[in-house]
Amino acid sequence: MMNNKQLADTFTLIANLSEIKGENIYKTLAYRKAADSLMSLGREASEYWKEGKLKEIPGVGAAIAEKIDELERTGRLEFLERLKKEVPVGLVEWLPIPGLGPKRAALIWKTLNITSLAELEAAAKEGKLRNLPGMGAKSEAAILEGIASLGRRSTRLPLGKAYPLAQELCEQLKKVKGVVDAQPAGSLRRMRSTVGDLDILVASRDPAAVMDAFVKLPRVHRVLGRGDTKSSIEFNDGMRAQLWVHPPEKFGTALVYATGSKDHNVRLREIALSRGLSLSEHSFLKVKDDSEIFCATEEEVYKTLGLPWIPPELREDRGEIQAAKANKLPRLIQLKNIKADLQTHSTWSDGKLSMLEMARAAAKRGMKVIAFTDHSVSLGVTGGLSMEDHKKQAAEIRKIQKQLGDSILVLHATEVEIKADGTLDYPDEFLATLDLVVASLHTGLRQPREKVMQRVLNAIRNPHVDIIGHPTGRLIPDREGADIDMEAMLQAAKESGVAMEINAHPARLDLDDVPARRAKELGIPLSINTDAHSESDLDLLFYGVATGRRAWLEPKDVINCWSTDKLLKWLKKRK
DNA sequence: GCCGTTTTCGGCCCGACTGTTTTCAGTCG
Repeated sequence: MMNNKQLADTFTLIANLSEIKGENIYKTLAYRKAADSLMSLGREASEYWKEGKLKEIPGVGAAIAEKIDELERTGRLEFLERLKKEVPVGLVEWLPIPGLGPKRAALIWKTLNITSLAELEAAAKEGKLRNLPGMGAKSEAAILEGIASLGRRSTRLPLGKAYPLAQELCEQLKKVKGVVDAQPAGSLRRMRSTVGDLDILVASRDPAAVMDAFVKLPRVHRVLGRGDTKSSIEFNDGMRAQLWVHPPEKFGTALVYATGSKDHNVRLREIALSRGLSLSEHSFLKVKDDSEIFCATEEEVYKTLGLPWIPPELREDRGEIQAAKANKLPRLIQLKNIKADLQTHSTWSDGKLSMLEMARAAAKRGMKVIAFTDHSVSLGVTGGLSMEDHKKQAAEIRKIQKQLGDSILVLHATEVEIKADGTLDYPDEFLATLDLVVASLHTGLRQPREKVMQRVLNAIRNPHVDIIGHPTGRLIPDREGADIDMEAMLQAAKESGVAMEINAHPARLDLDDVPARRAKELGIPLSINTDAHSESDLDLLFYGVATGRRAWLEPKDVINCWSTDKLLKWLKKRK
């Protein structure tokens, strides 16, 4: 059995090899499309396969369905094995090198008869590339530089790192003379949990001045390209940023273009064409008479297409265009809708502030309810609480509640450890005495799927557990989550009525958008919490909200948006 | 290879930038 990631990787490999082979470009695109589609699918493709419904997956037709079938049945794919014999698989390692695409890879491979990254580097150093047709000394140097940068570059950047950086870049660019506006775009504006590079859009009538400032930013390692309206740079740490500059009257079309996603933009352009318009980052061009329509705002762009404005978090071609056409876009949750923080830590375990300080900080940020979910006893490194400690904590909560008055309601809760043996860290009789129970995995994350699933299902089915905290345990970018059968986990959650968390910490964002959307589809309540260990952690809530927005969540889907009454009733009913 | 409120065949988004060229191919997003 193969999971969606493995299938997507397989089709991406086919796409890359086909492209080097020189196969019809639309075939290549079809494989890439199928790979993307599999990655944004809420359920495992293997489920569709069992039901004989593979072709219901967008981008999967007869040919790709057959290939998935063969992979599911035999674990291998004859088509891919043959392809690998035609095109050496080592060549795909060349493709991430900037300026080296499939055509040149094929040219170098066939003329010089080399297939590995090491051989490519050697050939470039020996000056063997500059004499190939269409290439010269500059291309050769660019390839060498590109190989060197592969080591420097991390893969994708966590949103939590990229977001503040992009804000900072925009602030610097706004100081440049003539700049009217500077906004982050790309996957960062769509708030993906990781981003490939930073995309910045600037409105100005003096693009040259902005370009000058951009390429001279601190820590710039090299300039990858510089034109009249577009430039890109690489920083010392390998991170890349690109900049577009457009005059204010074109800012709307330019922002839509720069925000993407690519697939979303393709859809918009198709709609434009069906209305006799050609859409680019500059304008709508009337096909009939070549006259132009300019849009200073995104709203005007979508309006011209007969659509309501679509929030950036939805722009992934996952049904948002159809929903917009039918006027059925979700009324997405907003930061201000969140009234309760149901996972926080205090000095009772590994938090930095006392409960009183944390509660006041949360109240200051508009929270009406805060739950202290200090760690349970077995998580020793965090100073986990014994049941005896909990009695003292309960007394302390009664005390601070008096001081806090009705500014914020404090819940006595726990983040109880789902231990490696599958049991919870406290007995049921004790859990029953708490206001709220979050159960989480922190240890034994590398256990085999069967074992880890047995643990998680045990926690989900425990009637005292209200929320499953950061369900996969992943840490961005260093640690993959546990080997969870997501569909089985969500089905169990649906049965037990437990809420699934979207942990707002940018190193977690767990659940991520795709499984969270599937949870909503199944009617499972979601809970967006900061997991704050300090006051500043409380300000990370918007990352969780953004992930929820990417999952199409509305206030009714998220227990943190409910009125205090409704939340307390829900908790009581679960006892 | 996928897909269809014109289509089951014939399309499939659009432009910027670079390096190598004398008008364009390759790459990228």
